[in-house]
Amino acid sequence: MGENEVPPIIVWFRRDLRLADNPALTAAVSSGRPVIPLYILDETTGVRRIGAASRWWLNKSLAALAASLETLGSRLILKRGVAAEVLDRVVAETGATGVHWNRLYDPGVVERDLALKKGLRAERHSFNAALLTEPWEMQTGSGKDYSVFTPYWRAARTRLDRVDAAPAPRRLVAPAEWPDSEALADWKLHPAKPDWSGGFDLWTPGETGAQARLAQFLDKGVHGYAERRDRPDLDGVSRLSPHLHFGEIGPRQIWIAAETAVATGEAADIDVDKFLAELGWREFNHHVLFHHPRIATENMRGGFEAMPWRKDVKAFRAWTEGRTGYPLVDAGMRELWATGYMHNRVRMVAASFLVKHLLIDWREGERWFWDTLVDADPANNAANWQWVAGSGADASPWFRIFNPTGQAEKFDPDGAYVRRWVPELGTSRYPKPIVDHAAARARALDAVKAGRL
DNA sequence: TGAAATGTTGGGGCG
DNA sequence: ACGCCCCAACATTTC
Repeated sequence: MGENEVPPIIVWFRRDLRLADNPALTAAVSSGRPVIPLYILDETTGVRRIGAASRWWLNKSLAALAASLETLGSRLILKRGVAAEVLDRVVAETGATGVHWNRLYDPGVVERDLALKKGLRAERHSFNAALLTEPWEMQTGSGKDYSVFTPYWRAARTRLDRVDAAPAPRRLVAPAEWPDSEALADWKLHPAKPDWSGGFDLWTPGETGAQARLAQFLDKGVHGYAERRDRPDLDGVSRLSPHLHFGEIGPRQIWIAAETAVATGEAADIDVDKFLAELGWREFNHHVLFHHPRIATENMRGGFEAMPWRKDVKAFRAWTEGRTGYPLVDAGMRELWATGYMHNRVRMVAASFLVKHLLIDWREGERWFWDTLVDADPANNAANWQWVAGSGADASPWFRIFNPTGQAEKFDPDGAYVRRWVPELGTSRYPKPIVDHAAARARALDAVKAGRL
């Protein structure tokens, strides 16, 4: 770096792979200084290794972000390694005097960022891009963190009468010299031998894809959402979850767009309220995980330690492969395998089946979802599994056991969803149920008595 | 963001 | 006309 050159600011992208509503980027750009966009693939101890489906997504999303940055006269620098060390090296190499990033809230990442903040030899600024309300901003009347969704969301909503989101910058000032970047292809995030991602082509990772998905949803999909959201046979949900996880779109942008749709009469109150409540569950999950980081791997309700979970490799395998003999469960698990996604209603049924019908520890299911979901998220995945298992704070009670057949009749009344994913249904090739529903239900209820929960 | 078991009610068939 | 029974349909309780 020459003597008269302005020192750049590093914008460290993490799960905020967007240019609009990105406070870390906006602040760096508005300083007028050169900006070095940086992404670090950090899979060191303490940070959970990204699952296979998410790697597929990340690969595309990084490519999209890099392309967008190039249209603004910039680049995306890619580095692998321990985040603190990589940042130190890039700071030293570029003479950067500042590092900006947007905060994350899951255990492992929180500790890493905290430690890294102390060591870094540049000014650092962190921002909120991921949440409407940060976990520490919300507390109950008695000054504690929330453990029940309804009062949490009621309180959170009242704080949100004014939500802002900055537009994408028009241009980024390039540094005098760019640091070296690794090649994205060398990270081998895309699956090979075999490439199982053929069914993933319904997705368009990246900020543009996320915006298109939101616009399409608010234009058509949200109409009737309150009813249609439970129907896996209809195109009734937003499918924004992977975009949200990677931060290709932020909750503030969704909030503003949804409220605007109501204000202009393009969407009904009841539908948008339901939709935003789903955003509320995401907020709530982050809130709970931040305040109780151990629930990523431990039962939130201690009594569940006594649960007599079964080790049943064959049954678990049948579940993962969609061979349980229960069409709705199998359809869901096959949809997941093929597309990296499963409809929310079906997730509840499939998860409930693993935990209650098969009596297999929710953590085994959580790990499978972590690997196979494109929207796998530390907060949502852990909290939702605990919700289904009944071990969470504001969870579904254990005795609430879905009847997979009844759920199919109710939410896939014509069988269209099930037939799409289980084409051999009705033939001799479709397996017999691996457990009898009534017997499995009785066993699950007994198990709780045994565990005295 | 259940399902099954159990309880209650009320209309209609029938002696 | 009346009581009795049956049994949906709905409501409540229990897991």
